[in-house]
Amino acid sequence: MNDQQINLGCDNSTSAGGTSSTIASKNVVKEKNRRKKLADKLLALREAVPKISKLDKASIIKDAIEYIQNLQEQERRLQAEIMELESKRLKKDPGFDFEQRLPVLLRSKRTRYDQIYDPRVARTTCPIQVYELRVTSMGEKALFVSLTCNKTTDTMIRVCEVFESLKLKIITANITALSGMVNEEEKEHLKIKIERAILAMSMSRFDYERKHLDRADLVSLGWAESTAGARLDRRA
Amino acid sequence: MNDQQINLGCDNSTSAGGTSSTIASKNVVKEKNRRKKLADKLLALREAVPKISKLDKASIIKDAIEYIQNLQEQERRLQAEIMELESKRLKKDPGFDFEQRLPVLLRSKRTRYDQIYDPRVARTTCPIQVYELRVTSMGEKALFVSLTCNKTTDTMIRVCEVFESLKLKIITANITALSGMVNEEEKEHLKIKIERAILAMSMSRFDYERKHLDRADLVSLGWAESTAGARLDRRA
DNA sequence: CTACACACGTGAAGC
DNA sequence: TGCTTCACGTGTGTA
Repeated sequence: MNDQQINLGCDNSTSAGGTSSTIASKNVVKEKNRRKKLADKLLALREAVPKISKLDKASIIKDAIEYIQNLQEQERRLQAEIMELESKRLKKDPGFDFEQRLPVLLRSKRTRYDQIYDPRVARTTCPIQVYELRVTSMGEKALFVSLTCNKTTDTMIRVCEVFESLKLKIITANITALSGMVNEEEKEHLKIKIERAILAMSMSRFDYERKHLDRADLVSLGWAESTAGARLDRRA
Repeated sequence: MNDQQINLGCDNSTSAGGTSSTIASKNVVKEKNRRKKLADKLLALREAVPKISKLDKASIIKDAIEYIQNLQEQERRLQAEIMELESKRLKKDPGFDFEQRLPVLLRSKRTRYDQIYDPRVARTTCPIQVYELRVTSMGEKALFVSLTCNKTTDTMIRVCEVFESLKLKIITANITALSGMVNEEEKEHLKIKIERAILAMSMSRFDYERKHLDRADLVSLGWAESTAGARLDRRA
């Protein structure tokens, strides 16, 4: 972090070896270091800007400003283009779009993280409808949060902001987007069947007792059924 | 050598040592203007950068550098995303391409899916300890199964076998492995805080009413905290 | 020689 | 109180 360019060794104390000169010399070297540091910063700024008109001190800052404005403008253009492309994709096949958009959702989550600290990002997003919220403590140092809601824009961001405000680190965040739903008269029946089957599988092989959860690795498995398109299912 | 700036002003009005009255004052005001201009540039730079940590002179440049680097990185990501979106748009087959766009972490999930149908997988595995099992019906055609258990070998396989026996197709399956755990005395407190924060965020922006879940896209978000390794955490 | 840009040492102002 | 940051006037070098 700190680039400590200590300009020691300048034992030029031979001149004016008075009383106040020692104090002044300390201030002198401090100021010199400060100027050096600022000059280095400015040099780094010049290095970060590809287009440099002049090596002038003021020109460096001017070019940096123009470059920043260009980058901001281009960022807006690119995001608009992405929005347009995504909306085009959505219109093509609205039934299957959710799986195609899953990677996009994950990727845009990363990019939009950078925008969090950008105050100019408009928060005029749709409200989030929370259908289910579950917070489970796993052992001593981990929490598992399962949140099911409708997918609007910046849903991940807004949720992550909540966690960030709580000083919690995110280990992994899995997003699953669903569109197809199970049949109405089957769903309650399926719930019971799945619960029974899993528990039977689990309990038939060992005594169902909770052991020390602290050292154990945990697996959280999300799963859903749909007739729309099960592309991960090789039985299709 | 060029001491004209001091000694040239012999034709000065006031004596004042006769050295530097007119010419030196011109230089003084020039230098002052130069400093003013540079300070204004730096002020404009600070205005162009959204995130400002301190109003410090050096901090302005430092923040500008970081901001520029963030913008450059984000520009690269956005362009990559556009490239992918356009290439996907050219392909008219949206069936299987989405797996190529998955992150590596998610793609490895697919390889494990391939192992499901590998009959050579040994069945001499440790028993699965189910810590939590939850089956939720979402709308008409989808179920959401959340299973938390210890991670042994072939856990995914055995769970998927259960679903296979029930003639259910898997849309997506997310695995999250945790090792670090939260502190014992904090976990209950954190549960309440997270629940409150998320609900507050959600309810402050809309009336908390359940609408038609069938057409809505759903997002399931898994999240956990750990001090061991926060790979997705950019604040590290 | 002018013009310009920079670094220097120093005093002042704000925590 | 000391410490930091800043602006000032000035000397020096370069185009």
